[in-house]
Amino acid sequence: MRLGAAIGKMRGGGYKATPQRMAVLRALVEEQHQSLEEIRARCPEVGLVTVYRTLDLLGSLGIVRRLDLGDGARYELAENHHHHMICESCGDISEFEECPLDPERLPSGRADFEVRAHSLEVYGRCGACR
Amino acid sequence: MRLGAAIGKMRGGGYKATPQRMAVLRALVEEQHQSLEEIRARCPEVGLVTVYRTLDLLGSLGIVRRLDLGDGARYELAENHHHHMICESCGDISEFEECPLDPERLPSGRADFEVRAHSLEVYGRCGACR
DNA sequence: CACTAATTGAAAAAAATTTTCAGTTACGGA
DNA sequence: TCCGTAACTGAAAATTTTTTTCAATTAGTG
Ligand SMILES: [Mn+2]
Ligand SMILES: [Mn+2]
Ligand SMILES: [Zn+2]
Ligand SMILES: [Zn+2]
Repeated sequence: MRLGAAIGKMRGGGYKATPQRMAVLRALVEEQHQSLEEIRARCPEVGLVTVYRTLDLLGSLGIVRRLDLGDGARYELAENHHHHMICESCGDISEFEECPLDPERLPSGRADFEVRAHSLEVYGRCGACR
Repeated sequence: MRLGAAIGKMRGGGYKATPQRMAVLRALVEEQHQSLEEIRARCPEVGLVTVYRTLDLLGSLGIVRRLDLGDGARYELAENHHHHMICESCGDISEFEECPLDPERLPSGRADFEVRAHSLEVYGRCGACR
């Protein structure tokens, strides 16, 4: 279970698994790519500042990723492979699983850069908008 | 010449090629991934509000792209293929040319999504940081 | 159950971005 | 080349977003 792993990472780092943090985590599990206000709407009992701080903490633990694809900041559960399809017409963000990357052609050995994760954003028009 | 094309797009859209806009464009040509304040330092004669407005306009014309890779907003000249290498240790952002994507595996035909451009971010550690 | 470092949230502060509006200017047409 | 005008600019003010402060509270250890 996703939440269990997150609790483990928090405890391991000397952080408490408070009700507020759990509430924010649950909100993140419910849906990807939410804005701060959308997350907040899912846990109105948590103070604004605490939501900011929790997102920061989860970010530093590698649990959450902040992204900005044009319209303000959004948050999502982090994945090492992350592939987005973004409709430039309606703004819809969706994810797809199959990784279109050829590992051979990544800058692994080439430049001396150690690859840990990647995020691909494909821009275009979704079916509905065509 | 890059600036020539940009002027064409502005005129074509009914926008004026003002000295302020040209100054911002020149700043963008000088270096990729600059913050607003870095851009502003390169054209101090342009008012803050005008820089914001120019970046918006150039963005809507597809000339400039705004990105946020962790530390605040940054701006760059747009490319249909864009490949970033981001060091999670020192925060350095660099670009690489060779496209590691396999077009076959892009969600082109698969989902009915019409691909127009893409941006790949590879996260890891740069040579200097290892 | 007590202790304490970690956490919370309201208020205030700071930073980032947008709106307003009166004055200025680029540029197409005469 | 000169005019008319829609487009543009920038200072100030407003708004939005994010961070800091600090006194009160609490999770988790022993
Ligand atoms: Mn995602
Ligand atoms: Mn770039
Ligand atoms: Zn769409
Ligand atoms: Zn580095």
